[in-house]
Amino acid sequence: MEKVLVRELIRDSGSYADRQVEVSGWIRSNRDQKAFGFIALNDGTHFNSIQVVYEREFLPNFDEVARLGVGSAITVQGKLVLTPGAKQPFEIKATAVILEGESPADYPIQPKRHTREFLREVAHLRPRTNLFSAVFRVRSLLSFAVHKFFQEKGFIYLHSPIITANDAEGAGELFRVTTLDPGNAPRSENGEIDFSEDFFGRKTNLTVSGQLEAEVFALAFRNVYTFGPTFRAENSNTARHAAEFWMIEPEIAFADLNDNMRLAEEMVKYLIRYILENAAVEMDFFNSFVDKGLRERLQNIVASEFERITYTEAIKILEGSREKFEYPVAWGRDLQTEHERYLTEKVFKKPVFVIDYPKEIKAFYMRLNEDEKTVAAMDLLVPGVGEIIGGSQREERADVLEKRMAEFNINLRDLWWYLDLRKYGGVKHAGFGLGLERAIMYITGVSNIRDVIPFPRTVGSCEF
RNA sequence: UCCUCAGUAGCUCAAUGGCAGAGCGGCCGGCUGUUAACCGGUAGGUUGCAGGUUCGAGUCCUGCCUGGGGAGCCA
Repeated sequence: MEKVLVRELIRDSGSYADRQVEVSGWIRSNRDQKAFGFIALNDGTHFNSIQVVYEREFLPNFDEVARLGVGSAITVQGKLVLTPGAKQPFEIKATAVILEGESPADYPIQPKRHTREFLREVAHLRPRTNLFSAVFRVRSLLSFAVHKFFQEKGFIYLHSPIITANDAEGAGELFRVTTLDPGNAPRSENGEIDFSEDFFGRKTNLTVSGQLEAEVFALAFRNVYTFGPTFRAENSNTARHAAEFWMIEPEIAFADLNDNMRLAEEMVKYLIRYILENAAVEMDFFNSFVDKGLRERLQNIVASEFERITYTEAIKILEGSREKFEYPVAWGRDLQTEHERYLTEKVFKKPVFVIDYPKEIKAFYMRLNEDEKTVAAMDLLVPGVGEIIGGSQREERADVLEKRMAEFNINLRDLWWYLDLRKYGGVKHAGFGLGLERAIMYITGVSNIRDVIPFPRTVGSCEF
């Protein structure tokens, strides 16, 4: 008998019609009557489950099968029958049902609505629910689409290091990496822990960004991207932050901020289009049960020209609006979430690049503009979420960069290799960072980052 | 870290300071085509933890724990 995946049956049910097949999977629901019953079977290869019909007349173990609970694993042999007019397009009339692994009555996932909070507590079982089946399918597809986009453009994929000694970027609190015994660490004369005795002979931490290393590769391969895990030890408990998350960081050489924005806009549209086309069933689910306006909003983004305004223009718009903001608007202050959302949702009603921020509120590596007050930074704001991408043209002039590092109290010696990039064949270059989880949240409408990461790591929580 | 809300059966939730309840799920039974099936019956509780007020606390007070939402910071 032919072993088949549910995905193949759903995509090509016509050619399987009236044939004997064998499928294996987990029971989503089981309803029995006196002489027959129905099982919704999901084998993980497709978002949808298929219906298995079993009849007392043909199954010697009918009573045993009728008692099988949700979550049980079974193998079904039987004939695929098309059922036009019924709720499901086809079903399998079972001639044999073999129990692979039982699931007792205390199985926590029931065929009913559970809260997200409860499902997080059973993160090892939640992939078997509709919502998380859809989320993690999209996460997988989106990851592939990221590679597809950049590889088609000839970008080199760089594995930036996960353990690093960089702590100069100021992107957030660091996770220390050490093999020293915390209770008995070697100490120097002044009583501080002596990291020269540590595994790497110096202080090291988990990376907060692969950007600096990406710049190294951009100045060798021209166009590169990183795509990997990053870590922030911030004590922030929100629906949008995790201690471990994935970032996509392209870096392009012989390119300025405009090239950077063009790349970001093209990438965002590509990723959304890819998911709309390749995860249509999952997107139907999100559009129906998670966020009713989702598909329309995404389609609008794909079709729209992203707006581009300067920070200074943004401040003028905000100052001229009659909206009451909780936080004051003034040139030199960073834009708050409420300001960003007002700009993208109320004023422009589409994605907006805000560029040329005051140098004081942005990172040291961003290129100083001619006015010497602003830097060539860009944030992409989108309706519904706010900031989704942050990037900049990098400072390629060694003297300006050194001056900026001094202003930020960054030790030149720690980043000697970063400065070398400006000394030897330095060219203008730019890049940006996109949080994978933020992108998944935006595309699926799922509003908590803990629900788009398989096993989320947040403050005080590292189960599984 | 700050503000705020919540914690009662396996799950989702009720219960005016006065007998601890329902739906779903489980179990038992019924039903000849179900779709989160339906109908009948049944079991299931240290009300997050520790104190306090009261004749009496799920309910009021204090502290702690856990979780949600918001803010800051950011991706």
